[in-house]
Amino acid sequence: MSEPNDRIVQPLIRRLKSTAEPSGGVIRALSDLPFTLKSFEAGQDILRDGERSVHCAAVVEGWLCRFKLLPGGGRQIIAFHIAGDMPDLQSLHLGVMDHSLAAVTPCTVALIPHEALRERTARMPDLAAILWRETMIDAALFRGWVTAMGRRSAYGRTAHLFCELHLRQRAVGLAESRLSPMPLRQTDLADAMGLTPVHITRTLGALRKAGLITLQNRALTIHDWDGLSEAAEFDPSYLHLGNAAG
Amino acid sequence: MSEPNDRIVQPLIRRLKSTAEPSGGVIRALSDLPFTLKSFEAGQDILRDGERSVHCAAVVEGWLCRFKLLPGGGRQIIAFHIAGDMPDLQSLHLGVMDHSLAAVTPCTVALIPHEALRERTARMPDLAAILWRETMIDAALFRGWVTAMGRRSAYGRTAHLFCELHLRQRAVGLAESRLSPMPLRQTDLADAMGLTPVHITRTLGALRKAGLITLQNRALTIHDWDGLSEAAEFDPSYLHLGNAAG
DNA sequence: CGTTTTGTTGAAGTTCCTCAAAGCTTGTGG
DNA sequence: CCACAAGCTTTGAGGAACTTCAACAAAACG
Repeated sequence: MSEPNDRIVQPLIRRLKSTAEPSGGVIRALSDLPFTLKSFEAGQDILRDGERSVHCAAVVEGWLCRFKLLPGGGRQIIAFHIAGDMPDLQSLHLGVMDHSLAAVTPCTVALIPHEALRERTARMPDLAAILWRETMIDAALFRGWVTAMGRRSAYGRTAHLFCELHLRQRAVGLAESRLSPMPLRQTDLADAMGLTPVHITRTLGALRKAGLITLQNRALTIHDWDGLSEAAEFDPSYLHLGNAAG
Repeated sequence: MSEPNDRIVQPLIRRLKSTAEPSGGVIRALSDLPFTLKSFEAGQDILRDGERSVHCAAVVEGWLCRFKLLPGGGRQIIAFHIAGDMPDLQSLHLGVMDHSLAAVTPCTVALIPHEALRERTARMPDLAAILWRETMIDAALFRGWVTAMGRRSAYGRTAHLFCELHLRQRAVGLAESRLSPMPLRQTDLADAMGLTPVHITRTLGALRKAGLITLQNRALTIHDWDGLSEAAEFDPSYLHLGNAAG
């Protein structure tokens, strides 16, 4: 169990264990998957809208985001991804990318050939089911974001994002109970929340003044989890984590 | 090929053919799926947030929507569904609903037991792949909605919704070239777009004045498709249709 | 240590919301 | 077929939330 690959595969396995109960066979199949490692610098594009991909990425380290660019120049970030996530798993069944994938921080990903995934999932329905489920959770997060964008104020929406990112990191052991990494620029937050950077500044100020959080040194400190989730009207069930305790 | 079941299964098969190329075996497997028919009145809840489902619905006739309710009383519609769609296919791998499903118009759905779907998809990787793909397209629509909510004005956002619903209906033969059913109340539109009904009235007025559309008698007439998709900054590729012509 | 990027603040403008009233449809019972 | 009720849509006026522009402050980087 501690081959050289371990450092690479462990985050993915932790992630799957946080939302489901992968059997020994599934874990073995995952560990045996071929991959090539690749690193990216902060800001670098990994996969662009319109491209066809021949592998799926599993995040080993760092943060990634997915986004869409509008003709008018707008950018909408639709998801953030951390170690253990597979940000473009959908490309296994959707030939063409309908959005882009980029590095938020310096990051390392394992690229797993579609061919290998297709072959294994065809032979192992259990493996297919757990990866399918993973893509469904991805979709569940989008539903949460649609709701946040449509029916929450800047204040509640931002609180909601922090709740989500904190719990997701906790679930895979990347955050402490009230402190989590948050290496996002205010322009990233703005593009994720459908706001302007200026308004993000003001909103973060309001959240700080309310005694809920502070955001500094690329880390989020949560001073009042209950207050934060109340402000966010946060219900963690959409994350589909086994144990969604704060 | 024209058994009594045909009326029920045809919409689903048309839908799958509009986005992929199901083999004869897959089509046969779909036609052999057990189901029970159920009808609902407009406004009726079909499946509620938090419930566990033991079947998946395939829409035979009518319109459905999925939505989330907020503690504060807000409602966010996250998707509309028409004949051929499987609005809760995700429940196959996500035990608990993270949103609700309701009838927008009087409608009929075929309820297919999870058990049957699980057994067939485990035996037929092709079937699994095509249904998996279907759930990925569902997710792609959510990405489109996140982007619309975050980075488009009320005007562009509403135009975008009409583009999407028109193309989706055309793809399965439910709309003519410039005319499609649109049985939505302004409160439905408002809850879908994250706006108020009052502002929907004004936005529809603006779209009408611009000569792009008219919405009456529960039908949408598109007077200027190019103008509408320009206003929407619409790019149909996210629908992942085989042929995305307007 | 200067340069570039990122974050903060203020003032003015726009978009969308709220409240409130009136007009229009749709459906129902007489 | 009409009368009435209920629900849906429209319109106006005033207000709140968020944006834009612009200047400045503070980090981060080489």
